[in-house]
Formats: sequence, C-alpha cells, structure tokens
Amino acid sequence: MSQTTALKQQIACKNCPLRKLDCFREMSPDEVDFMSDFKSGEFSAQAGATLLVEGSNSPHLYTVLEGWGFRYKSLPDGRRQILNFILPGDLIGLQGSLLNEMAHSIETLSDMVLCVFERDGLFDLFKSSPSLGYDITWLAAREEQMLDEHLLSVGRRTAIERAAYLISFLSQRARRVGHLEDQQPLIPFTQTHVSDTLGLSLVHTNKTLKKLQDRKLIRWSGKSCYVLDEEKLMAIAGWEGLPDSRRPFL
Amino acid sequence: MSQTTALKQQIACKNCPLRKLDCFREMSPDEVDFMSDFKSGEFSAQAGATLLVEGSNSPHLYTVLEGWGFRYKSLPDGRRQILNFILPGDLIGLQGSLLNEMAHSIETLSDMVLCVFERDGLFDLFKSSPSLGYDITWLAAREEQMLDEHLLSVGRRTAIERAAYLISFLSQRARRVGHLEDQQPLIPFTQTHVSDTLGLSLVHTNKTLKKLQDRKLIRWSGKSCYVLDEEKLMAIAGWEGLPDSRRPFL
DNA sequence: CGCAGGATTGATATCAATCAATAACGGTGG
DNA sequence: CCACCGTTATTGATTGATATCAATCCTGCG
Repeated sequence: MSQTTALKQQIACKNCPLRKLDCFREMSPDEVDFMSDFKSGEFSAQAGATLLVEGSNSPHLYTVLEGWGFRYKSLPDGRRQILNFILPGDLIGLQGSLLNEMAHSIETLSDMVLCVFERDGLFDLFKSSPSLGYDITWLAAREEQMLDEHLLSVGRRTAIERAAYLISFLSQRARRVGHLEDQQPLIPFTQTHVSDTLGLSLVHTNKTLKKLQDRKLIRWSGKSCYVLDEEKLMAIAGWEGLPDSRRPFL
Repeated sequence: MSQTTALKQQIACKNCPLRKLDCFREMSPDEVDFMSDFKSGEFSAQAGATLLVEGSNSPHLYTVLEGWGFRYKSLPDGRRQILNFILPGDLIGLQGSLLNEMAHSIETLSDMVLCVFERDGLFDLFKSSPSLGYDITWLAAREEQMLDEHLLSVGRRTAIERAAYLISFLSQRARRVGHLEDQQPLIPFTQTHVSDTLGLSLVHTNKTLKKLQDRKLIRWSGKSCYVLDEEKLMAIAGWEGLPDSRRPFL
C-alpha cells in the first residue's frame, strides 16, 4: 500500500514526451522556459499507490507524464465513489493548492511518473505567465465539464448506458494520449473500479458488462477491458464524444 | 419562456452589494478598478428564463448579483440532471468562454440580476491582473469540489441521505450569501428540481422528503422548503459542511 | 499444487420507478 | 366572493431495476 519512490529530475521540459502528442497545444519557448523553472522534480509511484489523501494539504501539484490513476471520495462508512480517471497530461492537486485542503484522494492504477511543482510557485506562475495561468483555468474548466457529464451519467443513465458511456469515454481519452494503438487493453482496472465509478454494485456491474460483451461491444479478459465498438457504445449512452480540439498541459 | 430584459449598468463595482457580505474576500482598489473596466453591463432575467443553452457559444461571462438559478444537462430523450445551483457571487459561463462551447444549460429559479463581462476580455484579465486570474481559477476549483461531492452523493448515498445532503448544502450556501436570515424559505424550487438533482423519480423524491418532514428536519409548504435542523441533516448525509473560508468573486 | 484476487452466476430481498388517482394551492375571470 | 383551471404535491398499488447473499469458477503466481 502506497509504496512510492522519489526520483531525480530526468526529463527537460523542452523534451517532454507529452509535447510530441498532437492532442496537446504547442508551448512557446518562453512558456517552456518558465515551466523548466517551475518544475521541481519528478516522482514515480507504483501501481496501487495512494498519491494524495482527502483532508491532507499537499505542498505539490503534479502533471502526469505516464500511467493511469483515479480520483475518489469516500463516505464515513467506506462507500467509495470514483470521480474521474487520470491520464497523461492531466494536472492533479490543483484543488488542494487553491482551496488548501484536498477534498478527494488519488490512487494509481498502474506505475506512474509525475512531474512535480511547488504550490508556493503557483501565484508566481499567474504573474509571470498569464497564458499559463489561463491554461490552468482551462484545465480546471475541462475537468468540470467531464464531471458534469459523469454526474448526468450517474444521475440519469441506466446501468447499461452508464457502462457504455464510461468505456467509450475512457477509450477516447486513452486514444488521445497514444494508448490503444493496436488493440491494447483499455486500462488496468478491475470491475470493482468500474462499479465504484458507475455508482452500481459489483455484481450488477458484472452483469451489465456481460451484456455489453454479449453484444460484442467490449471484451473483458483477465484484468483488462478491450473496446470492440466505440461507436455503438456511444450510441447506447447517447453521448457525443469528447471535443477534438487540442488542449494545453503544464 | 426565456423572457429576458437588458438593463443599463447601474451599480458601480466599488459599491457592489456583494462586497458587503463577509463570505467574500476583500478586493484591492486596483482590482476593483480593473473590474469596473471589465464589467460591460448588467442584465436581468425573470424567473424561469433560460440564460444559456447547451451547445451554444455565448460571448459573455456573468457574475450573479441577485437571485437563484441552476445548471443542468439533458440526455437526447429529455432526461434531465441538475448539476448545481447558482447563487449570488457565482461566476457562470466560464466553460463556454474557455472551451468555446457550453456543455450545459442554465435556467433561473427566481428573478435574477447578473453582472456582464465580455469573454474577449478574459485573457486580458489574466495579463493585467494575475490575482484576478488566480481568483477565477479558484472559483473553478471550488465548482469542481462541489461537483465531486454531488457525484459522491448521487453515486453512493441512499435516497434519504442524498436529500439530506442537498438540503443542508443549499441551506449553507444560502446562508453565506445572506439568505435564510429569519426562517426564510430555502429556495423557490419545486420537487421536480429536487428529483432532477438527486437523480431520483419525482414520486420517490416526494416520499423521501416526506420522511424528512416527519422527522421534523424540514418543512415543505407551498412552493418552498424550510430547513428546521441542518445539523441532523448533515449527520444523516455524513457530510462535513462547506469550508468556511472567505472566497473571491469577480 | 494450492492460494488469492478477481470474475461469474443464481436466488432472493430491497429500493426506487412507474402508473394512476386524488388533493391542495395560487391565480384568473365572472 | 366564488367557480374554474393549471401546477405542484401527495398517496397507494404495482412493476422493475438494482442490491445483497452465497457460491463457484478462473487464472496467475509462489
């Protein structure tokens, strides 16, 4: 549980691997310079590690370089709701930095590499580089938009619609950041994760996924989910898909 | 529907009525000056008006000066999910401004007065006043935090817990902005709004509210809900309450 | 081989949705 | 002032969806 290892800085922002993906916006040389200063190191964590805990007050912000994770909240008796998944290019810890206390926890699903920033430098970022400040706000608005859709899903979609939405949503996000190239599995997560995302019981989640499998829309083998027909999944969910504009990252 | 009336600018930012409420952060004279420039007018809308529509591309941002509203999304077949309620001091239209297209709609519950800003001026705000840019990001993070809690609620709380959470949540927010002084009703909304927020059917919502009423925690009379025991509601929901720090507004 | 975590399944119990009325209330026109 | 009407709230009966319970089955791994 929560075994993590700190590493030294290894990648220069200029050569950031994320910069090669065409889902991300270009950064100006000035912005890259600023980020090089703002970056205070790298951090890697093993699969299953807890990165941030509800109620804590982390001095850091992170951008995900590699790996998968998820944000969640729990009720006092242990019921858990997964709020969103975290993929490369995502900024995490912003709530903690601005509002002073994390209201959710974060766990890794796979091994993960993170780029580390000091929250104390955040206001300086807004002063020194308005465009990067704007980008952070952009990312916050995007997260809000995803949450809106999840809330619609959990509140108003049926079990099968929810499952179809979740899987097509994750499939699209994964593809954007270069995963799913050739029939790679979706995410290394379990049906327990799916059920805690959909707001359903584990058993009912299993039966619902089975229906999708019977219709040949997905295949769940071993610990992985393969997406066979994203279009049909989106149709079942009544979901339009992600906007396809390029997005910023830090 | 959607009958709205434009009004001339009437209130100087310096005398903004919100500034008197002690739930809001102080603004420096420079910031107030900037806001005076940024503000392009006022707008008032009748109860029941639609302010912004999913899919549209509004050229404006607004800060609520008076009144109540809500954000919602709909599925193709009409099922509706209310995402959050909007109270004085809230900034709306940010998603539309940053991401270019609104992914939700906004409707008023009461007559409403809004302070209007041009989205084209938004980047200039980040350049000219980093602290206001930071504030906008703060507000976005706060909205995200509320959505996280709603998602936990809809995904993992039982019907009565959800209802208890929603009502204590709204009660707290209302009180902060000076409503609920002496047994004022909570919000001018119907049980249909409650059901679309909780992700429950109207009938079941009614029966659930009745239970809260039988326990003397709320009273629903006419079109209004009165909160009788916020503490117990929070205990039922297993909810900690809102943080009580001051917050910024634009 | 045996174990552990995850997936699957069938039976049953609950919760919440739906259906179908009815009641209460506010506003309107006569 | 009263009858009428539309909206909202309320209620009981029934159906349907999802949760819970309790096994069993895999599969990767030491």
